[in-house]
Amino acid sequence: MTQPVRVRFAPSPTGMPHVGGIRTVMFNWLMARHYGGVFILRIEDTDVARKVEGAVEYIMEGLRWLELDWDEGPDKGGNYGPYVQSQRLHLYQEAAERLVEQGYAYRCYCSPERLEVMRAEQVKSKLPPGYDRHCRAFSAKECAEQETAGIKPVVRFKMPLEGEITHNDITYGKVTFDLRTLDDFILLKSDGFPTYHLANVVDDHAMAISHVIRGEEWISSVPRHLLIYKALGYEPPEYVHHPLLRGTDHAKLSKRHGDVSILEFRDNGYLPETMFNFIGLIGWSLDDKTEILTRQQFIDNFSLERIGKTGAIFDRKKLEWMNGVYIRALNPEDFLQRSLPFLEKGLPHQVKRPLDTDYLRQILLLVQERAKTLAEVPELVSFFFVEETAYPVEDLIGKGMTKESTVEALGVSRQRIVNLEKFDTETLETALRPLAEELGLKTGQLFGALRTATTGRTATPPLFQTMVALGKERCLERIDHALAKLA
RNA sequence: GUCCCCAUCGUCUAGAGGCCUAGGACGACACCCUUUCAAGGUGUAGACACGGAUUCGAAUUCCGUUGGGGGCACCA
Repeated sequence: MTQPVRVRFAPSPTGMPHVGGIRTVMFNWLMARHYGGVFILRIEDTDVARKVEGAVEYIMEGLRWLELDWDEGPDKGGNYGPYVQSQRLHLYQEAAERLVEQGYAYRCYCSPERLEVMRAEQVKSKLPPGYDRHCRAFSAKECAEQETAGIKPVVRFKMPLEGEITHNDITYGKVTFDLRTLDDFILLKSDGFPTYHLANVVDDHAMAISHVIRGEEWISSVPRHLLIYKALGYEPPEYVHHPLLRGTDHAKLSKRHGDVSILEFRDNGYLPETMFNFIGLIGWSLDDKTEILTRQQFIDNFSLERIGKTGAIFDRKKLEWMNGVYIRALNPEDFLQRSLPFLEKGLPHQVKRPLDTDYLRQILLLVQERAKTLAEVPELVSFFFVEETAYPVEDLIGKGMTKESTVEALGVSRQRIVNLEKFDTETLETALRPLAEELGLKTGQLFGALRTATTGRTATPPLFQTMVALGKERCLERIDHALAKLA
């Protein structure tokens, strides 16, 4: 690497930060951190119509959540600012002006209506769509006429009529384009705002970007960008494209694929370390077996050359598994702290707030290894807080059991429990395990009935630990309730 | 339609001519552990899209076919 690494993420503030974009960020961020370079956040708000209020904040929030920190950006400043394109309009206008003067670009007065008609005809006669260069050869006089008619022109790039251009991509290798297939695209819109193509080139040069790492959807724009660089007399950066993230239908991942915003994953109880690990492993791998990597391992081992070239589907099942891995690895206190917001929100309203963290500390131990997301923690523990009496009676009567044998089992168990001096797992164990044999039941049958009676559920953490956490009184009450239910 | 890209188990991937009777992970299934659910353990099924060519030898190179994706806006 001869020049300092300076990379950027340049989103347009048109919505929520989604996982595809985050993956682009990760490649850029990792590149910067691996080489000790600079990671820049730049806002490309050149489309006034599509701009969404608050989008910049959401993007930043997503990046901060994943600890993908930037060294220069709108909120941070830096020596190459401002980092918001709408604040740099004069730069693009000057560049466009220069290109027109030097004959690399021209003003176009075609109306949107004319362009639409033109396109419709091209489609009808099965011609490749593209601007027909109507205004390309206008004389100064013709231009002046249009101007006096009050028409606001756009500036178009004067595409060479023939020749080819080759781009050497780090992930895709040599890609060659025939210039005859490219049209005179717009550099500057009639409202004075630049298009992506112009703004992107002007800023990447001005901000001394060394590597442009972006999605594959941009690869066919490379010749345009290269040509602008050439016309402007600038040296282009290294372009690196990565394959797209897809939905299960194999199409480019987008909003219609459901929860796709990184903030939604956060709200659905995924850990940031899971998302970092998981997204980092789509289209990039360390070796043939490592699945769980720390942030530092990603940084240490990152290399552009290991970016694959095939599109990848976002596999939610594997994500869920990985989140479980990270949840289990949390120390109990951390698990408590991270679960708390979900519990505050997800536990029934009748549960007293603020929540009793000491009690939580005790019961969370029982569910930590059972949770795949933090969002399911409230459901996992709710029976510790509310009496769940609505369960079906059949749940009390286990395999090979009858109503009578269940009533007996529960009745005798109740007796034994009442007489218990202490109420801990060992005591319960010694009191209840032998009881199964006495009653001629399998332990599973006895414990199953007790489980449903005390929790209202058929799947819970280990019975005795659960009962201890519930406390003797509540266990007895619930057994009584079950008995009443059976009567 | 046209240009560009891609092509290994259902999914994420390892593989850069012999190490491949193709490895790992998720998922699926079975069994073990076990009071249920998890977790854990063991195992099973499961892929080089197809056709040519190059080579002593091809998942790996080349060509074609097919399939998929992306671009072709006064959107990024």
